[in-house]
Amino acid sequence: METPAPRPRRVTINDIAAATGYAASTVSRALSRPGRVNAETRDRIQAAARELAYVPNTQARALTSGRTETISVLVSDVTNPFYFGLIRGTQQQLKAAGYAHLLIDSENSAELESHMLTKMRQSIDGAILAASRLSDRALAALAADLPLVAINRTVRGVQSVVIDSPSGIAQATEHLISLGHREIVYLSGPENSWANEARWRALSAAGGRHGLAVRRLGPFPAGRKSGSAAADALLNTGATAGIAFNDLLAIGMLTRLRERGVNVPGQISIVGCDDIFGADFCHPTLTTLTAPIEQAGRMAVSMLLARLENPAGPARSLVLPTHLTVRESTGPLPTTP
Amino acid sequence: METPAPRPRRVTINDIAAATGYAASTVSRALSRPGRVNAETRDRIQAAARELAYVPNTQARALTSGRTETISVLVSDVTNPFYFGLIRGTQQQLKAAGYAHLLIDSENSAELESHMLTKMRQSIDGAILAASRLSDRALAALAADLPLVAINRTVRGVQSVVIDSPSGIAQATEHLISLGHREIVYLSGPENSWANEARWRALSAAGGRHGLAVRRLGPFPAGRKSGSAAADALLNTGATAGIAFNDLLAIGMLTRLRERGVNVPGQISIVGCDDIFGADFCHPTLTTLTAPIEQAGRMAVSMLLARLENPAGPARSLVLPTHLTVRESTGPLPTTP
DNA sequence: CAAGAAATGGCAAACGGTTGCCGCATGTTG
DNA sequence: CAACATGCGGCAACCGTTTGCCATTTCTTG
Repeated sequence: METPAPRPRRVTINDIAAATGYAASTVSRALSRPGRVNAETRDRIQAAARELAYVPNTQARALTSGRTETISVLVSDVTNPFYFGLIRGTQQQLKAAGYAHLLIDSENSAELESHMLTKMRQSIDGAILAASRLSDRALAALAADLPLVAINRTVRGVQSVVIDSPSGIAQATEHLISLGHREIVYLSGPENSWANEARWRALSAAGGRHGLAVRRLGPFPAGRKSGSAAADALLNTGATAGIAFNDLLAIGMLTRLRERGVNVPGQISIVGCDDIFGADFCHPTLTTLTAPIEQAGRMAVSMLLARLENPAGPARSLVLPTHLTVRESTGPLPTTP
Repeated sequence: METPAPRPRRVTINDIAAATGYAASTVSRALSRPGRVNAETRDRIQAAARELAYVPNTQARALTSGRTETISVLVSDVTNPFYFGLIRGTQQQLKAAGYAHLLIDSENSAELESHMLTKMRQSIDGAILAASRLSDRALAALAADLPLVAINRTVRGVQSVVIDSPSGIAQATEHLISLGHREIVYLSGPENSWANEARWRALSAAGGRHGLAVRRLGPFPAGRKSGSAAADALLNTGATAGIAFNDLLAIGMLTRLRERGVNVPGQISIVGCDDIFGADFCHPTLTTLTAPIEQAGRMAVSMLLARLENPAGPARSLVLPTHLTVRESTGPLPTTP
């Protein structure tokens, strides 16, 4: 009977040490801080490492050095297409820097979020928190212990990358006004979402500046399914234009409006937020705030890695511009007969 | 001047040992194999662990035990929405089992794929390979060293979960035949994709059975952008129906056909594969093969974890059914005047 | 009641690197 | 040429846990 294959011994620095005649510590140095040893030594050791197909053991390295070369990216819901771009951006940038990418879904729960984070604390060098559900205090406390970048969330002392919704919302409002709309409804997303509040505030402000009526409906869960309820509620108000918390909700609304035989933009105009995958091929195609989300992911990684190299550095905060992308879902005010 | 905060000491089993008066080894046992110690001892130690907010260090654990409680999921392109469902499925199931989810993008490159895998080998307990670009030989060799589950790929000796495209393609073919189509074109995806070959073979076979003309165009990169070229090529053949390698390509084709003023399904019918996010709200909505991809992700995780518990177990292979979801993009053969 | 089995806890050696410190050999400077 | 700095390699401790082995105590069992 065969033995059940005892975990195969992998090549270690000791094997390289034995092969080259140097001490293990010298091998370690030659590999991880080449400047510390003689050039010839370095070459010999590196050659042997290649020869033996040596792969450093990250766990062992992390144990003493404390660095794991792993960053976790937390999203509130992996299935939300908004995060696709973000994940793509972080993935790209992390891979380029040789870091591993640990994906965590916090399921919209603050408890789960902080639980996962404490559990993983020792396995990661830093984290990128997209749409964190944590309170400001909790977030600040966490940031003191773990290098962090928050996406779409600003808290004192916590690095962040935020997308400039206020400016985008203002553009959208002006666009609607220019089309003749005088009453705009905001279809609210989850109440514990920071971005949701920011968008509503921006709309109120823009409405105030232009002296028009703005209202808020909801909250609605940020999914396509909630679109039906949102659409029905919007129709019920008699308003001629709606700005949805995000594209998912907006697309759900479009579907519902089509079902009910309501003409978009003939009878009502709809604006989304984020410009996710699908916004350009839904029907009608969606006017939306285009967020440079992939870039946000890349920037977040850069800021995080910069912080890791220089922990004393300043807590930077970056604001990325949005712009309105006008498509088919917005049009002139219907002429009342 | 403040000291730059030397890495904060975290609570270890030694702290618990000191606090309770037991030896570290006993603490370790009480925590990780509670049956091995006296009930009272276990309770005291676990209470102390809770008290001190002890969090086990996974790196240290991995070093001796060899198990990291981490599974990596490799996809060929994170931005492909096909993977969203898969990632969701694996994420759910892994979290439930207490495993970490390491996401890797192989960028459609076999080299990168195997490079990442060898680099990570010691940091993971197993891997799920979606759309692997590795050769059969390389894959089998890898599987001998690392517990593996391949998605949409069958190789002798490698566990797998595949989606039953042949049956789905057959359904799609019969659907098109029932609508009167006599000539079907396959819009091919990347040549190094196993699923692409499987789909084409299935279509050839189905075509043969029903005595109709099938042709193949391409290969086209599996993205929406390639849809234009694919649509133009399809129109050029004069065929009345096309089955696209995947929904991304199909949606791209719909966009192009609309641009060119071609009526779908009035003049031409389009079928996609996978039923990704967007297939139900593009215009026209897409008839497609609905793949239980999220379930595939969950099953893959289950199979992998089962294998980890019992490495000697058989290399199982699972086939998941597909079904045709008929929407607006397919219709009766246009009546030639 | 003796002998063997089972339960329980401790010791110490790993696991695979990193790093502070030391010593030797060489190079630099006045 | 003495005094000192610098370059380079080795020793050994350490990171936090797991685990094989052993000693003790407590049960079983004939």
